[in-house]
Amino acid sequence: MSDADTAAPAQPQDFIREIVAADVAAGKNGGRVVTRFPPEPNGYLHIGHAKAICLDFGVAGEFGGYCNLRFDDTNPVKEDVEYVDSIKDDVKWLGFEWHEREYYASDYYEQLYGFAETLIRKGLAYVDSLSADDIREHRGTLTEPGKDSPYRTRSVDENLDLFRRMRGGEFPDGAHVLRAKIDMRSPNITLRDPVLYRIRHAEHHRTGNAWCVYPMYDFAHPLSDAIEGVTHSLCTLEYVDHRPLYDWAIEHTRTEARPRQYEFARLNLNYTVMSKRKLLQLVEQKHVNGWDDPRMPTVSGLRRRGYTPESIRDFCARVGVAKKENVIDVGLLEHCVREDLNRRAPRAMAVLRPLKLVLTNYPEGQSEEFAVANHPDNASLGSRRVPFSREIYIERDDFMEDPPKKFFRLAPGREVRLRNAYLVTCTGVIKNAAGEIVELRGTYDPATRGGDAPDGRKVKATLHWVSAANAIDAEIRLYDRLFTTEDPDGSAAKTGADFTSLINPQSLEALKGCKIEPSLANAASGSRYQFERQGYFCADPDSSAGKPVFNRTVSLKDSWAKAS
RNA sequence: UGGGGCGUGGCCAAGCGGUAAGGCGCCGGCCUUUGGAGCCGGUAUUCGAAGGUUCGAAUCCUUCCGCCCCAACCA
Repeated sequence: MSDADTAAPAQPQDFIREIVAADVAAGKNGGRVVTRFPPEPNGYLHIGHAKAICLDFGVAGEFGGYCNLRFDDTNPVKEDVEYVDSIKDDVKWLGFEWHEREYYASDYYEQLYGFAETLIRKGLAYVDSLSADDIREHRGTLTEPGKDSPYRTRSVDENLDLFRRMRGGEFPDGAHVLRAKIDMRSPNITLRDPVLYRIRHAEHHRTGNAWCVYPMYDFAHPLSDAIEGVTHSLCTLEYVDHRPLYDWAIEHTRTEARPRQYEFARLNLNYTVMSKRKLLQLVEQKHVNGWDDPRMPTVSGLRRRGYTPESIRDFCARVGVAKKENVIDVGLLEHCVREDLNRRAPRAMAVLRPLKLVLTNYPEGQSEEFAVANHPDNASLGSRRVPFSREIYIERDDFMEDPPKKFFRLAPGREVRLRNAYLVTCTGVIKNAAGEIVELRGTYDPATRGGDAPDGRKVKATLHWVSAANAIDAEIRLYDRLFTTEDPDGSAAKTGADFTSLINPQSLEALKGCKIEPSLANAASGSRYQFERQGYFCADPDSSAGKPVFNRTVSLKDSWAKAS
């Protein structure tokens, strides 16, 4: 086998990595690779950001470069330190390190301001005193060219004077704006004299009241990249039209650094929404319990739900990087956690909807313990003691009085296995006055201790169970997709309804009085388990001493549920 | 009726002129003290459409069709 054969990349190749590899091979930027992840601190990170993070940090890492964490904090009225803190937590949790490379566009305000004056001196920027409405009107439309502002021909001196006075706080919000002088008739609307600076008498979360003029994204972003020596500035497709402006800003202010912008398609997931505006609305209108509600597609929501950073990174790798608009099936995300947790999560038993089974031939007052492996395929996860006694809880769904042909579980007269315990046979069904099943009677076969029948007899089902005398009560929260429709954005737009009307009323079902095995009594918040035959669960921070709360991350695949 | 991006199986996605990778899903089978996991096999005569170039086209050319983005002093 040649070296090339063994050097298969763990990370799939994509057009971005191809470009970077070619640049490195050609010796561009001295072979250096610097990327950046540039969130605006105006909301929490979501799974779409995770894709960008994996790309930005991934590419940098693979080529021996750096990825800067840069907060694009140029709009003080929308931003907040709460968001910068959460963003840092989330990036770290996802497993990425920016070391000391934590930057803020606001750190560059002075330099950026200087670049703006440079532009003015070159006659490439001017102060416009049109109102916002008038600017919009002068901009033209998609099919009609724009018109020059009457202020477009102001002299350099007048522009400089006005701009300095803007900075000095002489004017109210909206009185003037600094604009690039490019081309009001450009077919690319982005180039119709874009606004570079606006007046905002607002307190900034980092610079306080030091400034009252703030740069726009199209000005701050390319120049921040240049200042930091970024080589490859990766962003999403909606910025393709902005690339000429990105290049323009750098060409006319800086010449040393020459970052290039490349665009890829953002991640979309079905059965959820991804826009920050909509996620904010869900939080503010209390449709969910905060940004980290386990139903949210936010990184913090997925974390609380029980997703692992590994599974999210794996998901991002599998989804790929391309330029085609895409809608990824949330089933792939679920597959990724299942695969990860199947390998790592210790097993335990929990009964979600308990039904008592009394083993009439098991001596009253007697009890015993079984040593049970914590993982069927990984002995290094150890084992634990699980108590057993005369009365146990089984899952209500695991019993049917009149079972259909393909139902293999417990039924009157039928023998099944209690996992790691005994073979038991149902001998009686006890109902209340309303005819509802309230309890089962059965017998166990003492010769089958551990769950094996010495005579080789087979049973068609194995049930999970919890000893009634030792069971701990728990709350278990089951989650379903947040929306009833695959494309809440599109469906809502079509009918004119608000997307919140499509929220799945069953997206959260909190089960109280679940019975869990005693080893789970003090599960640490954030610890993950597979509850056998049911799914993966994660202890929620709402847990308190003796009152555990679990979130279902994802159910196990269930071919019986699918068939029935 | 302007400019830009994109069209490969249900969802993603390789492919870069030599005769359709892979993953998810789905369908079978084996195995199983989780109807889980694991293992094995199947799942596009065809690449938005139509022409053209070529011995040969998903890949090149032409035209057409469809979807998405852009008219914030948001990012």
